[in-house]
Amino acid sequence: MIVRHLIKELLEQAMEEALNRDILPGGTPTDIVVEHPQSAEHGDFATNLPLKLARSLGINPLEIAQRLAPLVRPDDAIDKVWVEAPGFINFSLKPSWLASSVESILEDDESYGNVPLGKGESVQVEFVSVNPTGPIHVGHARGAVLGDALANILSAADYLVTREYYFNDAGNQMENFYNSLYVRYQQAFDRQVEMPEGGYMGDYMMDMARAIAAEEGERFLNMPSTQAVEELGQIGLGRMLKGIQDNLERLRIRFDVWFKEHTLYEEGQYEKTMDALRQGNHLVVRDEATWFASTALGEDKDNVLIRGSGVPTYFAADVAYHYNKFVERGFSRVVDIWGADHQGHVSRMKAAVGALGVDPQRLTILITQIVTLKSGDQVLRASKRTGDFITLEELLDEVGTDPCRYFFLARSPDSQMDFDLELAKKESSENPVYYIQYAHARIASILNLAGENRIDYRGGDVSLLTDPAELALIRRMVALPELIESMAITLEPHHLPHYAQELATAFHWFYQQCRVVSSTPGDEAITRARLKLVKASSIVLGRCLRLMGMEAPEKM
RNA sequence: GCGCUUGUAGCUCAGUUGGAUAGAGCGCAGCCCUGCGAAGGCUGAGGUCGUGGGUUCAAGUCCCACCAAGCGCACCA
Repeated sequence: MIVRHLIKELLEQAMEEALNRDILPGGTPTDIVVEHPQSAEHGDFATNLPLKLARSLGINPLEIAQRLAPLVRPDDAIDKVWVEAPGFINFSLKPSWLASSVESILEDDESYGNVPLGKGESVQVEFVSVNPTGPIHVGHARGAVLGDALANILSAADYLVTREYYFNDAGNQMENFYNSLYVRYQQAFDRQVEMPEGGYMGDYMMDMARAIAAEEGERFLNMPSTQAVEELGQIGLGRMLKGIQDNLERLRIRFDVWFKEHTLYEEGQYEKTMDALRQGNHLVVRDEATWFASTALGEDKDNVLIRGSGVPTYFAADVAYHYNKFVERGFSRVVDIWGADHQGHVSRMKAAVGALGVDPQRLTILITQIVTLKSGDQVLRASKRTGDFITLEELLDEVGTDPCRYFFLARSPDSQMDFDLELAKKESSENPVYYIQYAHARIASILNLAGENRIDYRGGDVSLLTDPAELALIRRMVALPELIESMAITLEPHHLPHYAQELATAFHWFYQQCRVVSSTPGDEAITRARLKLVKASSIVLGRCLRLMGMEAPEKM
């Protein structure tokens, strides 16, 4: 059980008793908030309940606290309950309970930290979803890392998670891509043809065209251009997707579903969606186009779903896609992760989902803010069109997967971030990534030593763990389930890297203070107890690293 | 012009539902290994939390205005 919940329960019971025994008058019920005090002298947990009640009860908060505190019933986990001005009730954890939690961690092993929050509810996390018209760049990587970590956390919180990548294989930009590729292909055979207006000018297009030319020969030169564009396009699309998959694989990200826009039309989902909107009176025809009447739903303006030409817009496809997510596939919740350039689409997408009869609360759209790439003082602009960008691949070559994941993950997606390549490279030898992994390697090395010395610590007595450094380490470890729960609720994985760092600090401090494998006669018992603690640390730290998608090295 | 996001230490950033002395890493000044990995530990300096109002017993956190930065505001995706 999460200790915070336990304390909340104890307080609820105390309140009830206070009411029943007329120790406190009845008042307006307030939510009981249990928090972690900043300072250790205020205990492990604290509540401001008396301060909140003071007004409605008309009693001095300190007085309320003093009446309430004695009613908190004793518990194995709780050491002391005391009152402090101006009206806090503080709780400290019992050292013996902390020590015994080491056994629970060992017992839970890999599953330590899991919380029964989602109860098997199905959640789809859709992320990256870059159109396969160009390579993945740094900005996409941020959303990729966020989505993946979020999916890991939701799984740990007992949700049934599907990771999904959506890509538009229909539409203008793909046509443009196909045409650009055809031109580059012809140019590879020294034909004098011009790139189309607004074509994809990046070097990768030339590289790909040359590679296809080398593999497939000149057969596309000798067929009608529409056929050549079509066939060449499919080859190009396949190659782009492969490249994206390879890149993501290097970032250690795998998707359960690669969803193609195309299938929405083939399987009638698009038609069904439009019918549903029509039946709900959400469609209007104006200037030959069909609009989503979102103004009626409180939006700033209406949006075109079907152009005058009869061709559906990107928005129409996206609405159909969300119809597919909620209605066809029945996900109970959906999390979309979009880049900052899509932020203006959030409210209309939610409006559209609502118009389809789905509670918009079931859709969460997370926006990752822009990543500005810098090299020293120089700002590097990212633009797929001109081909002037830093790709994910280049980033991984420069800084490696783990630092890349850590840097993106440690920052709240709401704040735009500077990613200085120079700095990231320079810090590679001396940054939090290595600090945390170093702790893990240290742990492994201690456990190895114990193995070499043939120390069997299974019978170790954890009640011997009483040193402040030992208890501080355990305090950090028992906080993991609560953290996972809160991250799963707020959908904010960026707390995890910070927790991992605190945990590593606690371990390093313990290591400094307490000799684990001791050859001094008489130390056998404490050695065994501490080895249990070390093993538990390995479980918790390893869990954190895996949730972040980082390696948990035995050696460095 | 309207909307979304951001503004916290020299730099990069944390700061859950308002709480009791505002935190971390890097950088800077020092100290600690003839025993498990010094890629480590400890101590110190460094802050008008963009500005000004307001709500509250209590505001970095909530509300309003302003300033600054980024991103949106297409029958593009």
